[in-house]
Amino acid sequence: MYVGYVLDKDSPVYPGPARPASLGLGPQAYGPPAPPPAPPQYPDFPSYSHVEPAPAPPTAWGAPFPAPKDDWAAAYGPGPAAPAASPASLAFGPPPDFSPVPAPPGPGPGLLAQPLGGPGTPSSPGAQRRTPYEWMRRSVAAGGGGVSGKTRTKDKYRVVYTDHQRLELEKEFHYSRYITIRRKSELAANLGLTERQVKIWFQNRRAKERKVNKKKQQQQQPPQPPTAHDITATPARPSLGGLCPSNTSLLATSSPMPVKEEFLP
DNA sequence: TTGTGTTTTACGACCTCC
DNA sequence: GGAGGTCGTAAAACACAA
Repeated sequence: MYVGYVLDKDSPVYPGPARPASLGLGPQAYGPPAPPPAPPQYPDFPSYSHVEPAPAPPTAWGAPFPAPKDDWAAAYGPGPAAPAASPASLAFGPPPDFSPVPAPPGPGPGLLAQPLGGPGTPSSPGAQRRTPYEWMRRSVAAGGGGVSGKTRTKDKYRVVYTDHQRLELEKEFHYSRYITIRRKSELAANLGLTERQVKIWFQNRRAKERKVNKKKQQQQQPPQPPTAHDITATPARPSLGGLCPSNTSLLATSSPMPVKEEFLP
């Protein structure tokens, strides 16, 4: 929500291509190539400050995140082992299948040139609203008894992603509406989420975007009976191999975001 | 505070593609 | 058959007005 709030704002939070060719999601790398002590790049997102936070706990992403849901059955308790994200994997170099987007003039390192965001530093409005790790406590507590996490079919309904997780997901989404398997794995590992969670997040995010676009369309046009054009806005079969026709419509509408070549028609 | 509306996770049903 | 897509929906989390 809050990340979306930032990204949905008219002001180009991510000027130019949302993502340089070199893929890295480090907050610092996002936006124009800014000299080191740059002003906050998220003016509307105060606590997602550019300023690097206090030293992170050594467990990087491990501790603050709930157990990957795939593991919930067993894990709610100690929480996940830190995602197997070696520094190397965190480096997040551009995957081989990841180059089509023309790099904006100049951005330096990839967006994830460094381990995802001051690990364990929930820098976001959420962090303002409550203590940085409160979301975690709440999530755990929500399990009633606070011992084991639960899924909807069990006891726990849902977790609330940290603002940083959402921000990184949003970045990825702005780069491409459809995430590749490879990127999904990387993102999941680096955000302490499961691939399933990442996949579902993208599904929900696309749904949200469709909803927003629909709303916009309705506002722009006087009430009219739905046309075939409206329907085509949603791809019947945007399979990974099918290269997402919706990307073209998205591009045609309002999205300034570059779309991977592999997704273009 | 509380009531209400919106947003965010998560799932199931169903479909298509490989 | 499995994976991933949309669509619809549930319910927690949240924002905000009264």
